[in-house]
Amino acid sequence: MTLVAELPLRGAGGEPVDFARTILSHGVAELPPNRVALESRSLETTLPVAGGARSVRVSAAGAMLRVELMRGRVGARAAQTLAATTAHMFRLDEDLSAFYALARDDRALDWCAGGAGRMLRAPTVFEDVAKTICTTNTAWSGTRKMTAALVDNLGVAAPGGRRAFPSPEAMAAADESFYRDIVRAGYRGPYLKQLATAVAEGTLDLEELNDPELPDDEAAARLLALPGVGPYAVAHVMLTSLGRYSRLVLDSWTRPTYGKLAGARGALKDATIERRFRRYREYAGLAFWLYLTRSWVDEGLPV
DNA sequence: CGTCCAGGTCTAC
DNA sequence: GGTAGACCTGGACGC
Repeated sequence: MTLVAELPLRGAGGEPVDFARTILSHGVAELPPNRVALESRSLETTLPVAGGARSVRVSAAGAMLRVELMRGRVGARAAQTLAATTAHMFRLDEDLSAFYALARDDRALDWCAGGAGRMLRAPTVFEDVAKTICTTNTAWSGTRKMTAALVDNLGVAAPGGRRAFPSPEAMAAADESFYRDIVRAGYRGPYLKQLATAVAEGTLDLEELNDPELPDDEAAARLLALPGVGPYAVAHVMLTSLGRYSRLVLDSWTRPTYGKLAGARGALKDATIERRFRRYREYAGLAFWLYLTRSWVDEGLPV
């Protein structure tokens, strides 16, 4: 395994980054082509490079984020691409120190300041939106099957045989029967194909949703206009992919999970839950998510 | 074997 | 603007 890059494991404000908490930051982070290996404390994934793809293992080595090539070779240019893509996925350009300043005053979330809250994102917004559509109105096993089928059948193969997430062009070129019979996406099939087609044709630019100049409300409106994307999916993409943390992800998992953790007797209204996180302002959705997922990573894991 | 529903969304009132 | 019903799929249940 050859070393591709080592990147400082720090946020843009110098704040710490908890590696394990980042690779397990949300469910979509562990969908193909990603593989989370918590026992070896690493994330394996397959990323596109010019003219192909490469599989890499990402791990924490002291204060650095280590990116290693699993198979094959890379030139300097592809190595640079892999390093940049990894840094993007780990959101190393993000400054979470303002959120940590708020969390330190909250006994329920003061633990976050140790480096939690960095949501692992896909190399593209397109990939995160497509995967999020695959989470709607289905069990998690269904989400896994749909995304695995997309990757296995349409993704570019890397040395070693693993595949990257398919390009919009590849997904646009697949016909309806592929989504129906191979992906088993059901009524989501047309949504996925329409999304991919619009991106491939250039009539839709999802990547510009990362533009910090674009207001949250505008990003939300554009997402909501996409086929198969409703209020849940908007909040989910904004939280996990766009670094826009104001909206709470309210769905059939988060609602009851919050109720249990908060010791509520019956079902709580969404507005009630939202009110309880209002003090976090633009970080309300992130605070809510971290409150729910605190138990996802054992706190005693060795560094 | 029928019903329900899972990290919802869309359409039609 | 708010709310029923339909909607693919495939496990988990109850009968």
